Amino acid sequence: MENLSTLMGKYGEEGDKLLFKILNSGNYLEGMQDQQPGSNNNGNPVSGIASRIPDLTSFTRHISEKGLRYDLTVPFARFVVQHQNELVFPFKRYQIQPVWRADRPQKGRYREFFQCDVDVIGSPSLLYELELIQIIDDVFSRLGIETTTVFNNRKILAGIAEAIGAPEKLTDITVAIDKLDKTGLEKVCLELNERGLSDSAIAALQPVLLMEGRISDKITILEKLFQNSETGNKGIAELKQLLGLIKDLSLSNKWNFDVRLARGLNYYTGTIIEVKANDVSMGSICGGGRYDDLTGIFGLPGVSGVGISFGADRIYDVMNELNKFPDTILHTTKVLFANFGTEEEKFSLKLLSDIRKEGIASEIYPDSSKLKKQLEYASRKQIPFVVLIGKDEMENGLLTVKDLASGEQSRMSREEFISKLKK
RNA sequence: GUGGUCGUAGCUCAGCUGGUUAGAGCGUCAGAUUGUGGCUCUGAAGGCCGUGGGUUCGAGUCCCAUCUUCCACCCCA
Repeated sequence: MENLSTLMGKYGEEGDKLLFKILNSGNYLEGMQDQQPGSNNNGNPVSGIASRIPDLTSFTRHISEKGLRYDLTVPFARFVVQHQNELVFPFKRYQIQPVWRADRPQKGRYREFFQCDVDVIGSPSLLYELELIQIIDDVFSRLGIETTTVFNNRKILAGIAEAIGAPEKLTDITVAIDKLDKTGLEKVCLELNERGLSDSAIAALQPVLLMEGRISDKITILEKLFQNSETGNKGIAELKQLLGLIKDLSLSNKWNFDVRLARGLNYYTGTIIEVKANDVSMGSICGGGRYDDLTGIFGLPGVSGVGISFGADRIYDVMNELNKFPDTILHTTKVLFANFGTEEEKFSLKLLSDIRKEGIASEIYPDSSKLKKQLEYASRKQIPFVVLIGKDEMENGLLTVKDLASGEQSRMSREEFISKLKK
């Protein structure tokens, strides 16, 4: 949970709408009855409780001051500022926690989901971008998911807007060109027009929209475009440096540079990264980028950070779809002690505790149900051994051990059984 | 936020242009087998047909509202 003031305005226009707001505690409507009936933002009269409030925006602010975290990066920046005197910079941290978005759930989209964040704050060095890229590659290699990582740089996007004479239209341009592979060139140009971009600016944008092929070719086109754009050239320089570093890594997953990658979170200022799983229709399963001045908003200017976030739930969905979870994940218990009654239970519990001390996962059936039922339980849970201890076994001290895979049953001493399990 | 969609047994679903007692498979429970799982057979339990209203002699079925599910867009993990 965070103060809404911490969260608002950090995620773009859409982001604010997607924040879950929490109602204040206590009698937050106190004093409201004296308010005059009013109107909403459009000047239309409003009724009900809202009519007692001068305007709805201030009403919302009045009843809700806290919200659920939308991501882990912004609260992290807040944390870094609050603890700036105790931290050693560059400060690294990872964090795995749920975040919430007030969105309509659908495939691969949840109202509550876990993010796994890795961030380094306090250095502008591109070496950290490189390390994060290595982490991404390592994580997905180990999980057995084939991915494609796409990079871009916000400075390049800003440079494009600058170069075509519409620097204030940066967001509109990025949102539109992001749709290029979905809707096609014509519709994108139409949308740009609707968003108030001049015909000449759209014409100047054409080479970027039509960009294809090798990275070096793309860079050449951009360099030509950026002749008078300082920001754009800085972006190109960063990109080149990063690409130079990546080339020596020999990553096992695919990667590419794509000017169409936009990313809506508006705190990004440099490198932006997005990872998608190949052969699965799912949104991005990991994303991130560099934010030069996120801490500045909270009172610590001039500190650059870079971070990525893995979407745990989507990664789970992808692994499920691709059958990447090993079957052995279901094999938990090695030994089940059948339960024949109170006396036998006591006897078994001692043994159970001894076997657990040997590091062998084991359990006892919770009540003295029919043996048929207990064996069925073991069978369905794929427990390999069931130990049967009844009157006979208690008297002669030997255990009856049933091997569920073969169905064979034999008597052995406690020590024999343990060494059998440890093989 | 916009558009669409779904809701019937624990689960997956069938139920025709409204018509008597709402079905199947799986699962659960009991038995065949009183200390022996998987396979088989026999039987049983289990339903305010999402909720509220309406039309009708009669509603799981038609109409309205509402909630929920899932999907697409927007956007994103």
